[in-house]
Amino acid sequence: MTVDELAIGEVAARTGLAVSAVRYYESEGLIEAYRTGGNQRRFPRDTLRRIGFVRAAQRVGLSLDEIRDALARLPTSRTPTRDDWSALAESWRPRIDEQIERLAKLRDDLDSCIGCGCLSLDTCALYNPDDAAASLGAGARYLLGNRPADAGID
Amino acid sequence: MTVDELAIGEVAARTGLAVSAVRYYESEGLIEAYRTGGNQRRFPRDTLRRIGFVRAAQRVGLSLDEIRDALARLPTSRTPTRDDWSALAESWRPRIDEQIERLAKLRDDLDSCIGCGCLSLDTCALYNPDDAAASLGAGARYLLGNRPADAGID
DNA sequence: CTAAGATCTCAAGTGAACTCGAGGTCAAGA
DNA sequence: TCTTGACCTCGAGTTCACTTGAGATCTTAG
Repeated sequence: MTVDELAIGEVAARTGLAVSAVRYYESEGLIEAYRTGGNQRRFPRDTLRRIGFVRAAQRVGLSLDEIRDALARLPTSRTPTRDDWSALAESWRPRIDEQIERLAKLRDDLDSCIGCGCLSLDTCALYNPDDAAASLGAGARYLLGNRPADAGID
Repeated sequence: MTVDELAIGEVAARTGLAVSAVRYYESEGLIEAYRTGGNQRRFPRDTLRRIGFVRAAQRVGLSLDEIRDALARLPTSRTPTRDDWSALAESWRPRIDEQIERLAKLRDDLDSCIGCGCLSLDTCALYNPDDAAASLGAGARYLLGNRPADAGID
């Protein structure tokens, strides 16, 4: 096995992912592999970078779907350059800012609630967030700010 | 039906929850109901406040398990006062601060990565977060910072 | 009294991001 | 050659926070 092809265990070891996760990423189209004669996966070296990007993007709060879309914008004709990756990552900026703002507002609301002792449910900003978002349908909803709206209470 | 007992639809309407969610909260021990002769749920008025607390706590990132534990610390002998609720909510402070810090660090890492054009994977702080956390076992893991650690990447 | 709407239970489904297990194959060192 | 460890597929399981549906019962306005 040359330095340019990595077996799945190696990819796993070097990225910190579980082997099962690497297979999952491949099945989701986030990375690609070719096969040996014995049907084993061999990953191009650039896979490590792609996975690194995926993990970083997840930290920003992107779903794998979104990440796949982002990766699809990389040039396919040539090997992506540093600048290509940077451009992608740069688009996260506003997203992070937004998340921080949301949390800061939450903290402010909390401060004023504690300070004034209100927690009165009808006026409390903490209990009645205005960053309304319609229901997201079935299933769990997780990331901060992705939760369904609370209506007025009491 | 007096003003002191609310049917499930009313609780749902006034909290913004779906009726199914109210049942779910009851099944999870977050709220309690007594039953009419016809086996229908009737909720004490204070349920609205409890649900308000639950929703607020969720916004801070607590799981329903954690919220149940928090609610269990409310006095049971007397009706919880404003101060009781405030004390609970105040414990969220550090949690929010921590989340903001984590995001701020992410943003800083991003800034320096873009600035220096590194994204070199072996040194990049963005791709190699140091806020390691061991695997969380099976199932989805969501909230920012609850993700499994990345190991060093190339 | 009756029809319509609210509510009941219980099991199963949802979505995301994976993991686990069984049963079998491949590759590399001794 | 043999054996051990890495790898394969495919289906099912996991977590969380719910929703959906079916089939039955309750409540209440008219």
